[in-house]
Parts: sequence; C-alpha cells; structure tokens
Amino acid sequence: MKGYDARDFPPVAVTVDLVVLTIRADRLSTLLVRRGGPPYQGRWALPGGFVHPDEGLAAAAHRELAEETAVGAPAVHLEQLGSYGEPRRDPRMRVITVAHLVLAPDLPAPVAGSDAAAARWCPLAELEPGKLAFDHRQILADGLERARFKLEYSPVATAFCPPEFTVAELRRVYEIVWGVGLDPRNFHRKVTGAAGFLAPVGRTTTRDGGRPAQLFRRGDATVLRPPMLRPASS
Amino acid sequence: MKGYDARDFPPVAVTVDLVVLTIRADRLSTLLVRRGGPPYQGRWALPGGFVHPDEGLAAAAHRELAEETAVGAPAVHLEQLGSYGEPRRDPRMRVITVAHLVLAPDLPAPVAGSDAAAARWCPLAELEPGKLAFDHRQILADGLERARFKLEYSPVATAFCPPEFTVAELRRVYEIVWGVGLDPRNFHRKVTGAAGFLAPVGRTTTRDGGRPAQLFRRGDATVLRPPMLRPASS
DNA sequence: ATAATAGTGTCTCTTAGACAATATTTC
DNA sequence: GAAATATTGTCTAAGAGACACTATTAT
Repeated sequence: MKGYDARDFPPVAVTVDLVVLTIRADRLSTLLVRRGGPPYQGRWALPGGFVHPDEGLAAAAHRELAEETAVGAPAVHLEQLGSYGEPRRDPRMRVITVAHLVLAPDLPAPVAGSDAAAARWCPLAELEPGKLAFDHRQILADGLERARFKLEYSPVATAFCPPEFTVAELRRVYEIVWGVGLDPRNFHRKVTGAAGFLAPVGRTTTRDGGRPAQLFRRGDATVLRPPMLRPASS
Repeated sequence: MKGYDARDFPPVAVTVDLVVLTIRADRLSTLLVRRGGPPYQGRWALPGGFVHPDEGLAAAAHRELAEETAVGAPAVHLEQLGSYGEPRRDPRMRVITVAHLVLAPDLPAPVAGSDAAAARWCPLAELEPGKLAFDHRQILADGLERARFKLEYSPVATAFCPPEFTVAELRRVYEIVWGVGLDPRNFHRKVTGAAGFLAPVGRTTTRDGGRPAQLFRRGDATVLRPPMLRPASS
C-alpha cells in the first residue's frame, strides 16, 4: 500500500478553492464566480483552480486570488482552511481541493476569470443554500465558522479593516461577522487594553461623525489573551 | 488556467500522514515508523500512505491508523490537521499530503506496516528535531500546537483517557500535554462545573490510591465555554 | 494512626458587562 | 445648543487562583 508509485493509482487532480470574506455595505459577503462550463454550468461557485506543477499550495491560493480580484498578498489575511476530497465530489474525475480562507477589506469589483462567466460579491444573507456547485456550500460554511471563531482569539478582525481604522470600525466588524450587538464602551476598553492588538497611529479622524476618533493600525500580537468573548446567544 | 483537464498537468500523488499522540508512562508520545526504502531510508517518519481511488480523506486516515495500530475508529479522536504540498517536499514526484491529528488513549504496541521496517511510540522529549523524514518535523510541530490549543477550548483531552476516567487522570493529561502543573482542587472545581464536559458514571475507583474517586465519561459538549485557561508562562 | 488522594469552602483579585458621565466634533 | 460619536469611570457579579480544611480509602 505504500509503494509510492503513482502509476498504481488513477489520476488525481489537486485544486485550491477560496472562501473570500469581506464586508461591503455593512454586510458580510463572499466572492463567487459563475461557472462557464459543465458540470454545474451557470451555477455559482467559489473561485479556484489547479495547483501548478512548481507551485506550493499557499502560492496557488495567492495567485488565484490575484487573478480574481487584482489584490496583492500583503493587504489580506490568507490561511489554509482544509482539504475536501470525497471521491465523487467532482463528477469528471478525482479532485482534491485545498480550501483557503481569505479575509479582506472592502475590495473593488471582482474580475471575471477565463473560465468564469462572471464574478460578484454575494452577501451571505442573500445566498440560497442549495445554489452552489460541488461541495462549496460546506466549504463556505466551514470558512464562515472558522472566521467567526478566529475573531475570538486572534486579531484577524483587523484584516477586514483598511490599514488605519478606528475602534468603532473594528467593532462593526465584530458585530457584522458575529451578527450581534456589542457595547461600544466595553468594547473600546477591552480592545485597547489587549496587549498587541492595536497600535495607535497618533492621528484622529472624523469620518464616522461625532467626536474625532483615534486611528489605529494592527498590532504585532498573533493571539489574544484573554480572547474576545462572543455573547452567549449562539 | 481552469480547463479542468488533468492531462494538462504532471502527475500528482495525494497521501495522508498521521500525527498520532498518546500518553505512555506519563510522557506525550507519537507514533513513528522507520522507512524501509528510499528516500530517507532508515529515517523515522510519520505513518501514512496513499489515498485510495474510491476513498475519502478521513477514510484513508482511519484505514492507515488501523493498519498501524489495529485500533478502531470509535476509540480515538481524529481530525484533519492540514495539507502540505511544497513542490519538492518529496524528491521523487509531486506529493501533496493531507495530515491528520489523532489523539488516543494508551494503545498497544504498534504493528510494522508492509513498507515500514519498524514502528514505535516515541516520547516527544526524546525526539531529535532533525531526524524525521520529509517535512514531518513541521507537521508534527503543527499537530502538537493544535493539540495544545484544542485542549483549551474543547473537551478533546478526554480522548487521551480510557472510556471511564477520574478527574485526576484528566488533569494529568492537561499537565503532560501543556507541560505545566495544575492545582488539583481548582482543576476539579472547574472541570466538573463546565457544562457538558463530563458525565458522571455513578461509580468510583481507587486505582489511583487514596480516597475513591468518581468515574466520568466524556460529556456531549463540543466546545468549552468558558475555556480551560493555560497558565501564562507559554 | 498515618499516608495518600478526593473533594469542598473561603478568600482575594481580576475581568466582564451594565450603564452614568464627560469630551469633542458637525450642523 | 442639539445631535452624534468617542472615551473614561463606576458599580456589580462571576470566575480564577491560592490555599485551609474535610472526607474516605489502604496499610
């Protein structure tokens, strides 16, 4: 069983798929492409494609992201989400896909790729569950759950914000991704008190109205201790 | 780039590798096999093997585990850890491996597989870092970090225990995996107070000496809220 | 009785959450 | 001034950690 001769086995293809989450007009949205050919022709799907011969998995994910959104690597958070390889998830052949999760600030309109007839940002609330191709409904659900969970114990929420942001803008990220309301005063105290979460820029902005708010950049912490606690409801 | 014709690409092989963690003689240990052929002949490696044509990823991981340890699925915790696919991680051909993490109670001695010259439980403290084949040092490190982290917010620590266990035995799991000492009294209060973590069996045991201890089974919670907090040191 | 481990109670300190109060802007 | 948002302060309840104390077994 471990002869390591690939010719003993039928062909396998390896792809990367992307769950790209962003916040547009106060709604959590994901990037979808409409499939231009069979199977699932005309259905919406997660963006993705083959891993090239001399390319690592993360590199393939970054390349696909750039092809679809013209967004460079440094501006977003990208992490591996998990691999999906049920034998018949693609009716044509054995395809194992390595899904990646991307958290990004509000990005420009997407670019339709060569194989995709169209691409768009779809608010998650408007997505009919059964409408995605392949097992992409499950992958999207897993990505959303991962994002919600990571907001608790890591500073990735800042990936949804522009490079400089206010506490209120960061709070809106938590409220939208978690679907809850948070007390602005307690949130402010907690987030500014968490070591390494935020680095003050030293300037202020009034773009949200009212009293000027401090601008922050993301700090250098990789983990939040203690974590941000999601209200008990969910 | 998305023609979905596998013949456009050179062959790729997909394997599963296993990070199997258990506690033997109060030491955290992992299952290793000695490689019987090149490359890395004679070196220790994580157990693993090819994904079969009609087999899902989790099924392949369970099969490899059973081949190596003669352990059935229900007794252990198995989850996908992540995929590793740097282009030249295997010198022979492009191999993408889907690593899985297994947490198991103390198991019998391993069985050498067909391709492995030998198999053994290796205490992590005795493992020389540079001695593992391929990128298995990194995979093992990632698995260990995942296990340490999951002990905080999930009840997986019970996977290291036999079906019925005492609070003290569970505490030893935390102490050994985290490498810290925990106060038995506070631990007891916390773990018995966490909803769904433990289900009392109603019987007691004196196998640890002293006053008889309540026996527990794992409860039905999948997440611990609030989490078990690891002491600040690390 | 002594040793060993199990389990409970109590105290203090920190933190979460509710919410009052103050500060600084625009209109 | 009125409205809006930012930020600080105060109170209370819950939980973490330190540790005294009691309980139940084996020898």
